[in-house]
Amino acid sequence: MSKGLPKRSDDYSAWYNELVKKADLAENSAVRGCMVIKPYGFSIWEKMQAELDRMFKETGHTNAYFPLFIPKSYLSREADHVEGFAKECAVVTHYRLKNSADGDGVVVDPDAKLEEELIVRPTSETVIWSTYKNWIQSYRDLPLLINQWANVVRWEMRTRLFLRTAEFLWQEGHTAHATKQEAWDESVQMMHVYAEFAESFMGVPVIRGIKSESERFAGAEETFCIEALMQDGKALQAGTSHFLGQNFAKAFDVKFADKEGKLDLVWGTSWGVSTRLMGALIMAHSDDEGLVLPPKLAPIQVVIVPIYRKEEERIAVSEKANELVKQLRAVGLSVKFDDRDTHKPGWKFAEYEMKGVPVRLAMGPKDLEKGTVEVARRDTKEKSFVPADDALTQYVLDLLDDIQKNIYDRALKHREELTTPVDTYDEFKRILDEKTGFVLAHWDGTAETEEKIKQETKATIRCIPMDAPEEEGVCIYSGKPSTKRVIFARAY
RNA sequence: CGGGAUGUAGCGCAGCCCGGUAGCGCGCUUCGUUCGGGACGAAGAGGCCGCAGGUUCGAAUCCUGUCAUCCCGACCA
Repeated sequence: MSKGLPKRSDDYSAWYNELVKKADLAENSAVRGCMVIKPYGFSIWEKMQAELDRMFKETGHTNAYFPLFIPKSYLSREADHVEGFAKECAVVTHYRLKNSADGDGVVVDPDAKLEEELIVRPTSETVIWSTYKNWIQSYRDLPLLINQWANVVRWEMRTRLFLRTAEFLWQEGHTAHATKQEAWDESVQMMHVYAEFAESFMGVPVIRGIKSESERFAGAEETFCIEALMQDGKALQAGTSHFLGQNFAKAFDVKFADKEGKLDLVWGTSWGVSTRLMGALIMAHSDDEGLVLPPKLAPIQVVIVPIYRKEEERIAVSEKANELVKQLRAVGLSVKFDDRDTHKPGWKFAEYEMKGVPVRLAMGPKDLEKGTVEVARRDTKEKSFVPADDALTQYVLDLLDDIQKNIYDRALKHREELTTPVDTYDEFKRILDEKTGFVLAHWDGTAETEEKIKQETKATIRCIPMDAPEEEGVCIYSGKPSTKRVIFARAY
């Protein structure tokens, strides 16, 4: 591993790209736009998955799996939906290869053309609703609360590791309900689940809100979202939850008999978060020395680095270190004792800082003498010497809690500093250019105004916050009356 | 699909104008000294110079074509 990252202040985007590679999270693959998620990066994703999965199950959902391929005709059943995705779909046209005539490799066998092309899923509403049609007959079959963990493909022109890749991993929840209210409540609930996850586990504060019509999911009647602000002042959509109304039920003819025996269309929702969360996690907390991970998602929470010169010292230090490992693991902490003799302590310090390990314990001969250990926290880089006794476990547990809280507080403070209400279009443009961040402004509610602003400033409406107070005002662009402020920002 | 650039060792690059032994840094291997913040010395290994044609006694270098990648624009979780 070569040393050093570009500085965030010099080139934020280069910093991000290098960090992802140097922290061993992911790299570009042979296939354009697709990434290889490396073991360390995948461990973080697995931690996210485990917690989200637990939250989904706690709210009554169960996992299932639907196919990767979608018959082309399904996609066109819902007009808005196909409109939204058609431009970025990978299409399977053939099912066989054969040896090429010149004996040099293989070619697509033209005789093996599919009668109906298959689309690699960009999302699964269509296959799932075509299946739900068979599963739902009666109100007794509802609600149907299903989630799937899967990969999806959206053929993006420009990609960035984790933030936008042609293939990505996600979960997609798809639920069906007897009443509009129940489906609506479900989609709101899942937005809150996502927000809770982002804030409590990722340590990323988010705004809960509703998307404007033009930012809404194709095929949804309402899209709820959580929006986060990155260190560079750009917004990142971290999760979405859609109230689908009866749109997909209509398209796939999914009806149920209610208690009176009357047939009615079911109400639906869908909701998802993706490996993009990894991007949010990286950009929210990390610094010029590398990744900063929240303890609750760190694959390694505590690393122990031994320091020694002579073999006797190595043995003595290792013995004590192994005791600490046992002691810390006994309370469920994920601990790594890095006893590799091939790297020096200083090298290891730099490496674990790059990888964002929240707590580092360093122990050498001097510590053995004094009965101490050097404790370094990744978030503030503070170091202290602490007695290496039974009380160390509680000390580390408290420290991890403190780190979790501190990085959240820091991110929240940053967002608050970069959230600016404005009342004129000139001020709006000035803030976007000079200060960046979330800009709170009155908007007349029309797609035309939103589009004009987007074209002129590259800022989009991130969301209409759920808790936006009613406030009389005029649209910064058109001057028409408005009742609440919405959040504008330049976004990833 | 428009505009710009780049393909040379695992990675990052120089060499190309002006054709003549393929080089530097990092990493890698071995040995020794080191080890409390990315150690130092010595000795090594590693290349169809993106690919295909052409010019030439001779091409990484000049010409033609081609492929790929990256950056900037339109689209997006």
